[in-house]
Amino acid sequence: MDTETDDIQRNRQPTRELDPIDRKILGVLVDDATISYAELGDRVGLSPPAAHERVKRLRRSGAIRATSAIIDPKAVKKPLLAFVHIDTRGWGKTPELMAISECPEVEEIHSVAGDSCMLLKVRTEDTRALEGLLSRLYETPGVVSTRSYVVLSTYLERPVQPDITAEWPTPKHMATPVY
Amino acid sequence: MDTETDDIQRNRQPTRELDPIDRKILGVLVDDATISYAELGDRVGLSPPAAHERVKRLRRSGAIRATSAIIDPKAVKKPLLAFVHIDTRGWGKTPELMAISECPEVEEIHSVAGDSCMLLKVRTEDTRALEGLLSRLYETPGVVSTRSYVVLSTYLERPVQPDITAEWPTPKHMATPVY
DNA sequence: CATAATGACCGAACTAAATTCAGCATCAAT
DNA sequence: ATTGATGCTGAATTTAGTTCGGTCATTATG
Repeated sequence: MDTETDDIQRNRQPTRELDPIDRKILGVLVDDATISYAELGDRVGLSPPAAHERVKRLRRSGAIRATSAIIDPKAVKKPLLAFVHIDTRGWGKTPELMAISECPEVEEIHSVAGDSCMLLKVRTEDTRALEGLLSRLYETPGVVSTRSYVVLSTYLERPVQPDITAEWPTPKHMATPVY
Repeated sequence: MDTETDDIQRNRQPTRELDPIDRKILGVLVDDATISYAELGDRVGLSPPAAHERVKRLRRSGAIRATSAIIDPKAVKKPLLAFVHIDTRGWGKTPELMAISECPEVEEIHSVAGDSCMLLKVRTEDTRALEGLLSRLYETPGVVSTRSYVVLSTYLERPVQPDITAEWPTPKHMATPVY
């Protein structure tokens, strides 16, 4: 019987802290996940197997959720991007509303604090398709009103970055918070 | 001299229409770009080299912009997601404002129609870091005011999907548009 | 109508990368 | 000091990526 003895740590989620090399690896793979482990190892200062082991661990832990192709919206006939704010009667997150996740046009659904209940990011072929989506929203029980912000130009759009700004410049006039 | 004779079609951008197999390939690779070409070929009904050739073409044409690792925001200490609407004096897209793209917290910058000029998607460690980012925004010349929508829960968040909703159900009470 | 040219595909052969493994170094806990 | 666990390296092996010659279907051309 050759049962693995390290099953416990293989499936553990307890996201053990990422060290600087892990961050580097994430940074590289966010930019381009098609490179070889040899190349990756070179860039972060590890041998190919070591780099590979790190990446496997990052996948297992869930730090790397997926590796996916980033598609050009124009190439798939979706040049129109819009953010739709939805005001609902009662709590917004109903199964009826969630059903729109089936639409491949809908990329994000969030519930937000502020004067809106739900916030959608949608990408459509044209204004007609956006109208179609909005009409479907209005047919959904509980939807009171929507406000759409149609994107004119996108200046930056990128995946989650592994880096964090170390320190924010505190303006002089700003009081020091207790917490 | 062994100059390639098909340089013209090799570097052409003229995004020739995607056929159904291309769409299938995109769909598969958006879900998981780590599979082998053998596997990809199986799923779309092609041999490994044929699938590979398709993917290379999709990359060359720009339909596949990149292949990247999707990181879990929590794993990199960025549990707080917010959309920041910025009202500016004059035209919003100034070099000063664009400078915030350097912040790894900022994932998207759009100019939008509607009552806001610019729209940001930002992901920070906590409300403190968000405040730091906002304070930096207010230091930026031309920024008049901001409204932040802090995300409470994210129900859907995915990359650009290759599919398109074929037909939107037109409500009966809706007049038929001329265009 | 025949025929050349093109584009896309397949299978086989080859090259390169992924993956496994044994051995070693480091560190923490006993 | 000794044990155990972890993470690394370099070499060996397996698997996948890539190239290539040939075929077929489609379209343009004589």
